[in-house]
Amino acid sequence: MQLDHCISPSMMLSKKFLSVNSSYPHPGASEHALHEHPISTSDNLERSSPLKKTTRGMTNQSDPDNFPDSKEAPGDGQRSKLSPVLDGVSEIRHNFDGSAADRYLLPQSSQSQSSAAPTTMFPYPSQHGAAHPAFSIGSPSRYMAHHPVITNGAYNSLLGNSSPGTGYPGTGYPYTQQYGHSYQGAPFYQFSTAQPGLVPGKAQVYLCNRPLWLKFHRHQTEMIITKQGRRMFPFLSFNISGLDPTQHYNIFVDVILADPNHWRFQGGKWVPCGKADTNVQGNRVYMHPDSPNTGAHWMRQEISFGKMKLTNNKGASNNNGQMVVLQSLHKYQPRLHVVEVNEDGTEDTSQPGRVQTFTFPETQFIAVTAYQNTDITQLKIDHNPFAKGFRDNYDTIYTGCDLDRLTPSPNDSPRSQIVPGARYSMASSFLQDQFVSNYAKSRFHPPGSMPGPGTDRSVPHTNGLLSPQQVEDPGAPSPQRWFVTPANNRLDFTAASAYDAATDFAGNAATLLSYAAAGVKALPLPTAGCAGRPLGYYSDPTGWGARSPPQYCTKTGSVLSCWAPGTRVGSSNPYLSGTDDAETLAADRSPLGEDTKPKDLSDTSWIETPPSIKSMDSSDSGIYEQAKRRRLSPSDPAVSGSSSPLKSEVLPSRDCEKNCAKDLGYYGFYTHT
DNA sequence: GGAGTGACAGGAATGGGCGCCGAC
DNA sequence: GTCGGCGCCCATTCCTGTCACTCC
Repeated sequence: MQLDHCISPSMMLSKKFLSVNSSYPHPGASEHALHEHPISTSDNLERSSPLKKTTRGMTNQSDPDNFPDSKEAPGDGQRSKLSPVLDGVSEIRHNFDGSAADRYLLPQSSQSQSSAAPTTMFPYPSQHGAAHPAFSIGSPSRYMAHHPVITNGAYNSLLGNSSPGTGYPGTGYPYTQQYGHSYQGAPFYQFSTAQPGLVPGKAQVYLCNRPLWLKFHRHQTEMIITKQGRRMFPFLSFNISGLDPTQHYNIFVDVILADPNHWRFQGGKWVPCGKADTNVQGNRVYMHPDSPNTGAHWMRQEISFGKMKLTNNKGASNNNGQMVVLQSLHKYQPRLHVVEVNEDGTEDTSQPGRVQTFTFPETQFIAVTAYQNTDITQLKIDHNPFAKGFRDNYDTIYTGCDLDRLTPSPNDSPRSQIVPGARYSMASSFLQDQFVSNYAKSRFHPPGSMPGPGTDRSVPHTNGLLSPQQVEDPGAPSPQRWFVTPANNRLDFTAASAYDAATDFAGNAATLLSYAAAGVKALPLPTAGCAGRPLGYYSDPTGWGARSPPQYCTKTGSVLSCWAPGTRVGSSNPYLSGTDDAETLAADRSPLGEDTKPKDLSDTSWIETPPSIKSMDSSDSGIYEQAKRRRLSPSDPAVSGSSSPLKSEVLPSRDCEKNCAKDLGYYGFYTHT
């Protein structure tokens, strides 16, 4: 979805056009919306994952992967790049439903605001909104008040409202969500379209590792905050389009309170417990280290915030630009801001609509000093490469018993319930998923059909990330085989919405890609960037300026249909076909035409390959490594079991390709073809 | 009792030092 | 013989979750 309208600050301030319902997603409504969509409630992993796990309160499971970022952390100096002139500047605040919009295009007729909105909808359009009070603050935190939403300000007047139905005070918490499910939907659209005089926005933003975020979001994402600062995981990573390639922009993230509550983890769930402390001092803004930079720069690669750190040290903001000061047990909502600036980095307030804000509901999280939900802990361990040391032994732990176990068995030893690692006996499989989505095979292949234990498992996941040359010649050495290549990223939108089956893989791919961009500074290719839209980049060597057209989606009832100009509208869409059979999906998607075949990216004009690109091999080098730490009791069948079903779930190269295609297919949803 | 803190161990990335090899 | 490229080794640094302890 695109930015629909632009509202003058005065108008936004005076009209409080954000209705209660619009700015305050009704929990029930959002819940419904989420459940209505296969993504949120019918995750294949949760339904069929063989993983066993016990938690204090939840028993969901998930799986993809991610990796850290590479951008240099911004220093205070970078912050200083921002001129303190945004106050009063017309801003475009783009609200959007990240959960839905990225999956289907709401028919114009179905949206009250659609009458004024462009029909073109992108996964993550910018939000239309009033100026944030944050933007009236001087550098480095002039963009953000300590509690922008709660504190008084123009923004609050727009977003704030008292909604009896929401249960939240009228201070305005537009991002309030029920953890684990629910997204704001209509409110944002209404917000952006109901106002006359709004002008179309410019930018579209994609949350690159959204599947991973969703996985965490289902359990209510928790982010550790420490005195010295802790990186986010998943970290924020975006792809942006629609910017003026020659114009300069500052891009930064701020973190605001998502609701007015203080939260506590009780009985296995997060429950509100008192009021949030709104009087917290400290930096809430993280300026992307590349800021300011041209639109071309921002659009050509993934914009990662992997080095952003969260801390509860209120003094950290004074000397560390990487730090975002938060309070434990408070729920926060990160937001992405795109601010048009002059070439020298100063902002020009003479023109309206130079600030765009993007919010992704699934990135909401609760700050904690220690993980509360073991599901979150396990997800972190499973997906964060830095936590590799906490992953369990894939080969020895996994057992057939666990394979079919979706929920903790009464026979689970207390130990296994206490020790997170014991709950996920297939941690290593996640590692595989991280790179090749092997998990798909484990779920869709009958045990008997799986390759034998002796199969070389390295082939599949390697292939899944082969460079173009390697795709042709797997034997060819490549220090960059880590990268997801155009071939892998090629997308068939007709199957792109196979979220239920693909979300895991997509998450892996997205994570992988995100890490590529994060861990490898200036990842050379969009391939390595957000998997959300690689195809368009690759297919067109002319660069961002000739980006492929966006994908369009429509939703009829519960059926999602996505396509891109020039591509087939598919019957292979799992939603359309009503199947989540991975094989079918893969088969449907496998005959990707030459038109989607990647070209040699080395020629693309937008590619800037830094010499320091590191191989990501290291990331997958431990896929099958033996865990050194065990958390299973000796009596655990997982330990005694000699044969692991998963162990033999080796993906042949062919299968891998299918799965990869599947992953990519999902991401294709975000991409332009 | 719950939240916060710091030490700890494990994995991985990074960079410097060193040796080997081939070209000039 | 010199130089540059390359690969390997190792120390350092960073990041992670865990755990014991302290604080309120």
